[in-house]
Amino acid sequence: MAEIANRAGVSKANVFHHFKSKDALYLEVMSSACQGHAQFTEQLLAADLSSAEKLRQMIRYDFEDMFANPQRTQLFLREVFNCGHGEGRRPAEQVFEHNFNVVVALFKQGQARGEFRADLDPAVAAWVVGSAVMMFFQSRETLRRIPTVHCAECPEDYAEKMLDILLNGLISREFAAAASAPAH
Amino acid sequence: MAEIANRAGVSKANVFHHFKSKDALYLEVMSSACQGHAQFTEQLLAADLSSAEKLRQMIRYDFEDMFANPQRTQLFLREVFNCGHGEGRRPAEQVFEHNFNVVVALFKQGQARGEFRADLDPAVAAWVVGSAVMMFFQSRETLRRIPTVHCAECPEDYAEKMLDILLNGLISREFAAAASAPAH
DNA sequence: GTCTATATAATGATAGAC
DNA sequence: GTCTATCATTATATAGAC
Repeated sequence: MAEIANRAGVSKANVFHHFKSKDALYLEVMSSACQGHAQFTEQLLAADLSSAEKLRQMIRYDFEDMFANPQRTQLFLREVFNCGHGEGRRPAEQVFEHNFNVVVALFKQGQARGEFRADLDPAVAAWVVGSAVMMFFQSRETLRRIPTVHCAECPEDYAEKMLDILLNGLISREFAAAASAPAH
Repeated sequence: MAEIANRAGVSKANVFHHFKSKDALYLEVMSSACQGHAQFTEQLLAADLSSAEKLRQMIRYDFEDMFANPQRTQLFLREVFNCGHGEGRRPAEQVFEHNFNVVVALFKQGQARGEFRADLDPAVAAWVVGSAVMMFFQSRETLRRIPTVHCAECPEDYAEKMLDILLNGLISREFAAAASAPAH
């Protein structure tokens, strides 16, 4: 609270005048941090694009948004994933649930169009995509220090490669073809 | 420190007798939490299995290990991903880097054998797999509260579906075939 | 709304007896 | 090794004047 007051250029008592407790201030910050979060994805659902392209644009947008507001993003992720204080968690979880459901809808749409595999669980797909996006943000600093990793510097590069893996899989087509037709 | 002393059934002063400072205690806890972490993966590299099966076993082992030691895992993830205190971070990052490199090696091996796509970046592949595994642990509580998600209850179920997406991709084979041969 | 001054509690840590 | 007692510091919060 002392640091907040200092940076704001006011006295500590003044901060307590405007926010009755530390928790109240925190809740206010969380709520406001969750405001601008991603109406983009919804309009994407109605766009005239292939499902794969929609997914690509969604991921690109998420990366841009996250890196444009790193502090907000870190606060958000911490609150949602680290069992935050009962109060501040609610607004963050509402945003999370809403965004998650939009991604699930995107996958269902892709399945209905025959573009995505009919046999996959859309919730799992959304979860995996979300993981790859959010974990990149969360683990970038750590991976930056690992010498064998080069793509930590460039989110766009990572995004493309990651999307390629998710869309087309890890297994080589030739190998898969040979395995499914061993008599050949 | 007061709570630690209470739960241990000793006085606060006694805790300070055994660990000269709070930071020293924390570092000890982190180091010990990082001990048992995954020699399993290394022996997997030398096993006589397909690369996909190795990946499956690695993921299954990670899930078991994480859920068998939830507190250790949470501590570890927090330290690695949330810009922890300079000191406690080092042991966690060493474990992380080591494990990461083993997974990268697994992917390189799979590529050398022609089982995994030659054109994928093994570091990105390892990152995506790690994300899907660790994020499941971190976000399970949150996703549990989303009504549309069913697989949060069963890690094994999620692991299989997630692995299937990573190995075979999201795009339906028929659609991909049609797209690559539009004249057909 | 803003300040100074102050109350009250918790926290990290030490002193010294047993 | 363990305890009680204590200290210095910091944190959350309030009182009351301007």
